[in-house]
Amino acid sequence: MSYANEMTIAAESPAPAQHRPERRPDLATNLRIATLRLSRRLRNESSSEVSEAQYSVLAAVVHNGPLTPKQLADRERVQPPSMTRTVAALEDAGYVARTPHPEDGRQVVVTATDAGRDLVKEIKRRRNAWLNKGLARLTPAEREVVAEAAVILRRMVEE
Amino acid sequence: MSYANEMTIAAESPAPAQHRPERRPDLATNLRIATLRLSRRLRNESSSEVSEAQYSVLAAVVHNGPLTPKQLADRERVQPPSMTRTVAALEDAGYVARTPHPEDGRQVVVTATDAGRDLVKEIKRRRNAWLNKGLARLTPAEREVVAEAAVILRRMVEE
DNA sequence: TATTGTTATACTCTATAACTATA
DNA sequence: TATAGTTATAGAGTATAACAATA
Repeated sequence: MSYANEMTIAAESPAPAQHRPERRPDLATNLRIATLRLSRRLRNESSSEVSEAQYSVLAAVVHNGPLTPKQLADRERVQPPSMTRTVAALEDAGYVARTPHPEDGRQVVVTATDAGRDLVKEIKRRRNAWLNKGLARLTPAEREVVAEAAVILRRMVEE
Repeated sequence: MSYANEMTIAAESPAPAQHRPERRPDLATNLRIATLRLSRRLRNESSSEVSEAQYSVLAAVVHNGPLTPKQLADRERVQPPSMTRTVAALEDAGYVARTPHPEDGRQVVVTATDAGRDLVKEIKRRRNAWLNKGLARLTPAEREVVAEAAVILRRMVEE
């Protein structure tokens, strides 16, 4: 997928001088375009052993400890049958293990295996490496601006 | 500056104090997390009449004028049969029109309809509005940092 | 022959509905 | 009855292979 052309038409072309005090396309437009492009590249060009849906679930289990399919479905905002399938795929691949819940016989506990933890680490390494290639082309001052913004944005989207 | 640091799992959580001089997770890690979360929210919470794949194709046609399915497939990095399907869905919905190429009988020209142009405009408006809700909670200084970073990042991922 | 586009078919991820087991 | 999870089935989006039309 390409999100190469998401800006408003006015913002897109250097534009017929409007009666606006700003020459720079507005913040939301720039941020929207930069974010969607960057995420697409991150997903596509740091390709991996598992799909994005599977990676997201695996990373949740690795970072937040054992979780039940119900908790994972809520967190990922998918329906339970979708999570059954995703967890089954991760289990088949050896990245998670499913065990009975110790107290509630209805529930299942999904735990990351060593292979699962290693894979998450490796995918993050790959993605950061890809990002760093682009960041290396910026000036130190630009990198500092981006670094500060990344902290602000990460806080802004915190769940 | 944290640019050169390697990301670790510890960098992701508040983390057991390590023997590291930096407290802030490195730039690539923050940027990766902020970008992936923000893009997921943008897609999910600014939902629309068309899928993301369809929107991307429609926006390309709206912004870059009539394009052939081949050009669209290359741009979106999908195979021709996938583009046939996406264009057919957009045509059925009335957002694009398919006409014969004036010079090359093998080709087809995909043009946006008025409804297609309106939809792109509306979806962009919705997404910017959603983003602005989050941005409104930042301080003016933070917004300025994010604004500068958005320009830098947009240039960094330019294709 | 090479290129553009389509049709046929299959796989993945998502969903809803219906079912089982347990609380 | 309510909850957790699964199975059955279907729709969208992707792919490869094979085909038709045109250059």
